[in-house]
Amino acid sequence: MQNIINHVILEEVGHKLLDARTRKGLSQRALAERTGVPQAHISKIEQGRVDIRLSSLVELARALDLDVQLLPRQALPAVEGAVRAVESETEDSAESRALATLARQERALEHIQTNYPDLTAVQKLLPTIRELKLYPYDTERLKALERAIAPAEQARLKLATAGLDSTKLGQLFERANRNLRILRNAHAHGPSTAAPPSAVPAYRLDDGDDDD
Amino acid sequence: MQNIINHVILEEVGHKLLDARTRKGLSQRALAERTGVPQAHISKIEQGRVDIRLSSLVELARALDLDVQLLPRQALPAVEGAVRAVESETEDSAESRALATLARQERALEHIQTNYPDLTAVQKLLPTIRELKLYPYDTERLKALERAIAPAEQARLKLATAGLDSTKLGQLFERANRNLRILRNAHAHGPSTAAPPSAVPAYRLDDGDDDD
DNA sequence: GCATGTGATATACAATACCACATCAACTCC
DNA sequence: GGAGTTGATGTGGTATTGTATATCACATGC
Repeated sequence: MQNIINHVILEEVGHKLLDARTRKGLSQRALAERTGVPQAHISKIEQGRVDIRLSSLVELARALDLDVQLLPRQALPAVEGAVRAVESETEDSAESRALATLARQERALEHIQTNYPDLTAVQKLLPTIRELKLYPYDTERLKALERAIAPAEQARLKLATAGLDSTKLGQLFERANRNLRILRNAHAHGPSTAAPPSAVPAYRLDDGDDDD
Repeated sequence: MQNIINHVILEEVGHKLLDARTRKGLSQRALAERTGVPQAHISKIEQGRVDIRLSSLVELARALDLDVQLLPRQALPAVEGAVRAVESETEDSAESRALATLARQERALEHIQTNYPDLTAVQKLLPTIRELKLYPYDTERLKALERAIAPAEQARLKLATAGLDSTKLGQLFERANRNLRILRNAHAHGPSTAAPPSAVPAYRLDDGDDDD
């Protein structure tokens, strides 16, 4: 933490972690639960205010599907190319990934519907999901979809491990439904103008009107 | 440092640093001088006994021509491939790299010869260097050459920055000469059996006979 | 209005990295 | 045998992380 160079590096790492976390639709507290690292500390790390220890970095990285690597400087350009290639490769299959996400969620919802028959949120969300399977997806729209569907994904994942009370469940699905209807309207209105996502937490996405 | 997984990672990182250091023919004290990290601490780091901080890791990595990267897990196989590709690419040019190293050393020795005319070590080393330029080099032999010539490289680099007394200089060149003559004999005897280097410090390389 | 979730921030305390310095055994070279 | 190098280890002290906990401002939902 002494010199400036390190400070820059720490900020860079913090920003990468922040980016990866928001991409997964996790709050600092949610990540704290998974990793055991206190939320307050995550805040400091993401701001680059602490000279993080390797074990903490690895722990956070693992939870965010990242990996810490020690690579020869000589290979850095090639490595960057490889990373870009993988990312663009997934870009090519944005369509299939979007459909996979939607199908996964659909299955989960159908399963939940049998266990919680009186959950109206599921009955409202399912048609939205099915309609969204009909639209095309590029990278931007895939990102928007992932952000919008994040609450439902959270519910799905939490349901797989720990229990979750039905009211909480309903809230998450309702939020996802609101988000997804905005997306659907965007699909219907301007086929080429996907709403810019602009990294914001999930709870901020639902500030729109719904001309159903 | 709490759990076992981290301990494994720390050991892995330590081993990588150790490997990179020995490849460059540096002692822990030499690396300590360059980085400002105490030798005792480097020892602990290489053994994986400390949960190193990111700034320390970056500092050591920089001195060893390494770089710390935070990469998506998804891209890891491609990254490994890229690193291997770069390394094998340099493998293709092992010949030219070996010749470049030898030529660099030859120029330095000629320059030193004018400044220190009574340094017999240089007069003995120069012919060996020139003879070694006549042999073919693959990756293994390049590595062996780099290890063997390390003392002379150290002398060359130190001479460029700080001064170095001539006796010290002579010792380094003598050691390099001994190492290189072993190499030359290996070239002459078995054209395809390069002696396995097996990461050992430079001062351990010269345990052979010299049928000059 | 009130409860809840978000991230940022502050404090006290325990754990430990890190530093400076010294020492040590093993080894090589003279 | 003696000198020098290398890496490992120890001790004392300092600096900082990391933990636990609480709080704040803001936005959202009921």
